[in-house]
Amino acid sequence: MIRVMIADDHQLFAEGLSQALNALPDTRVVGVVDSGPALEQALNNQPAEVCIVDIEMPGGDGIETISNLGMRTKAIVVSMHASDQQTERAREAGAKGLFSKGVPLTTLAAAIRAVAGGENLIDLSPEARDILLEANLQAQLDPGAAALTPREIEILQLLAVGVSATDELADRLYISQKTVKNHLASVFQKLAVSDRTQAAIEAIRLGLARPQ
Amino acid sequence: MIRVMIADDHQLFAEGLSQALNALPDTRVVGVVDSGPALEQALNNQPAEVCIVDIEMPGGDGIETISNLGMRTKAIVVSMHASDQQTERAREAGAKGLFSKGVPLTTLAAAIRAVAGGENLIDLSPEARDILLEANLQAQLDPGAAALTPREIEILQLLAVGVSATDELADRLYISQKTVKNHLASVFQKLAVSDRTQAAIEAIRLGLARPQ
DNA sequence: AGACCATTAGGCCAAACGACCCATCGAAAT
DNA sequence: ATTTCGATGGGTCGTTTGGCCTAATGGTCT
Repeated sequence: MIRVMIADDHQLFAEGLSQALNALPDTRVVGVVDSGPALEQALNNQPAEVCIVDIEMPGGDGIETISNLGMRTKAIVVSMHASDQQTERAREAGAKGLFSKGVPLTTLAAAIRAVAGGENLIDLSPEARDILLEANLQAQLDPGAAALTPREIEILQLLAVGVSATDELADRLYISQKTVKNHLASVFQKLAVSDRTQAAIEAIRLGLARPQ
Repeated sequence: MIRVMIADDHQLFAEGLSQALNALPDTRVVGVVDSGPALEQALNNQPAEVCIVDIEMPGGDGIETISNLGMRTKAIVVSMHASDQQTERAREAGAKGLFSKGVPLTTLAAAIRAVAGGENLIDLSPEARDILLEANLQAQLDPGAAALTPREIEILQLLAVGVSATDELADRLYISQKTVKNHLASVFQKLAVSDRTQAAIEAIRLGLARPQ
């Protein structure tokens, strides 16, 4: 789970991005602030691996804030209109990446994973950067979730959309109720939960529920 | 449920806003496009009560698109830096509201509700507008959810974060297990579900789970 | 004052659930 | 070839759950 802090004075953008990142299974937004100083303060109270910083913010832009972050938190700069000058300034301040707000969410998410993994995107050629991002498109699921078998994932997907009764699950999967209970038992163990309600919640959190 | 279409060439913003609005219980984003013409086309295939249009988009700005919408769909304009000139142009084109991207999500959500309800925010004085928005801050919950009592909502909130066992719920709420089961029974009836797993899923969908 | 409702709590009971055993089959890995 | 593992199924047992009914209390609204 990558902890992310967002600094952007456009609340609509910040809150929306926060929601979107929280919907991913491997990122969690731990704070949203609207200025550079507020970001520094927030990071003192609540550590985060990566912060997303708008380059254009009132009261001193984000660049000097990034310079002050040091090693604690990697910074990815987002900008309304990315330019070469901005990239240069961001690089000097120590930012690990710079993206226009016009990129898809998947790209930013990939960048967050890459940067959290120690990569520095800002020094790469566009081609090398794109290859690296491509490799990080897939969310890194929790260890527990990764160990789930295909059949167990099927059961979780049904659970997460409200198919909770044993007999219904058995009907949907064309297996006996006993087999459903066996699968559920091993799901409970792998996810460290104790009943199907908690399993359903975990499934939703892991992004296993396909949106209706 | 208010169907919303988003037109904005900044994908990060559009996707984030989409997620955020979908997380609200009474709005549903039915389409995201990145240009004015694409918006007109999308609305032909998929009706929506309200559309959110960025005023600054490449390939002809959003203003003329709004003029073409007619009565079908109410438009709310969002802008990076709201100005009086932009407001005037948006009004002439028939937009029902204009907001800076710096406003909180709750404000935009309130505006969507007001506009969907037939209000025209753009002709109002700032004071009158704020009063109207204030009145629309609360999401209009589903009929079933609206009838939930405070105690029932408390139970649902706990359910949605994984407190699913009767004895745990009783401990957390300082009531007997019997009372917990009574509350659950009436929750099941009001939400038209049959067990706590489905109730938890519904609670999450209704936005009753406070994010941790 | 009376009506209504949220909150609390109890009893009863059938059904469902979860925990703990075990067994078979086939595919994949070694 | 042997092992491993996923998927399938079975049995048993104690616990939990959900349905249904009743009832006391305290607040609010009319």
